[in-house]
Amino acid sequence: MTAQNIQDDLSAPDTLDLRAKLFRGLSDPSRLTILDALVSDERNVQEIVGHTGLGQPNVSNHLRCLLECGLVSRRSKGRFVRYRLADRRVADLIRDADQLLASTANGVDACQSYTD
Amino acid sequence: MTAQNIQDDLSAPDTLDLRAKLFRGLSDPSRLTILDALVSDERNVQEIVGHTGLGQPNVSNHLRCLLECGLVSRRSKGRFVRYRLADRRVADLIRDADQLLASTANGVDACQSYTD
DNA sequence: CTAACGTATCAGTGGATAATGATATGACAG
DNA sequence: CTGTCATATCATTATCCACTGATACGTTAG
Repeated sequence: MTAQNIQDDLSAPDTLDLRAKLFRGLSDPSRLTILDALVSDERNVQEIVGHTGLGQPNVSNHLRCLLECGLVSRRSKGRFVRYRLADRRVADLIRDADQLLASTANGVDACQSYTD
Repeated sequence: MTAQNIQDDLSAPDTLDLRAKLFRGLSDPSRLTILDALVSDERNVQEIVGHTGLGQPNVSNHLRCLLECGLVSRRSKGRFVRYRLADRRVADLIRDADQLLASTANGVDACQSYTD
């Protein structure tokens, strides 16, 4: 096992699984729509529902996932619960992805592996 | 429609689906293992199989997805087919994710939404 | 030409999950 | 206290996808 073997660092099950989970959180159009709604403003669930056109239980479920994963944070305000991005880097990561897409969008679009 | 409203740019259905697809390509531990194997070197399928412990058809299938999505490129060399990352930014994106994980790993790890 | 090897494709299977409708929990108004 | 509203949870369903084994394709060696 030489140091140049990448597996030493990167193939540790924990790291790989964490990365997969993070990307998975970002791999759903519904969740990306929700995150987009939160990039500019803090919003409550109803606003997100109206903004995205998704069902309320569906939005709540996605928000729970995003909250558990630390991608969004929330605070109660009366009967409302207001959500916002937990970290600037969440938006940064999405923006970096967009930059990559600017080069490879053709390929990604043509990819037949996922029906989304 | 003010310029500061990010949704103007980002919520276009096409953009959302592309982003979801890109992240989806990165959301699988097997594909992340394959990409890790390709960060340092160009490798053929057998080497990747040996490196990852995945089955050969499984690797080929993932490579097809990654190739279609423009995340890896390939060139034939005799009977072998050598794969490499298509763009430096693929590795960059993964590294950015790791930086975010350094802050939110606890949350991601605790996220119960995905059983991976 | 034929055998051996590397890679890609195909069909089948099991497990995971996104969406929905119904319902529970919790907070405020009157 | 009671009704109403905002949010969260539950159970169900339908779909999707990662993996496996068998096999096809293509190339090189002898």
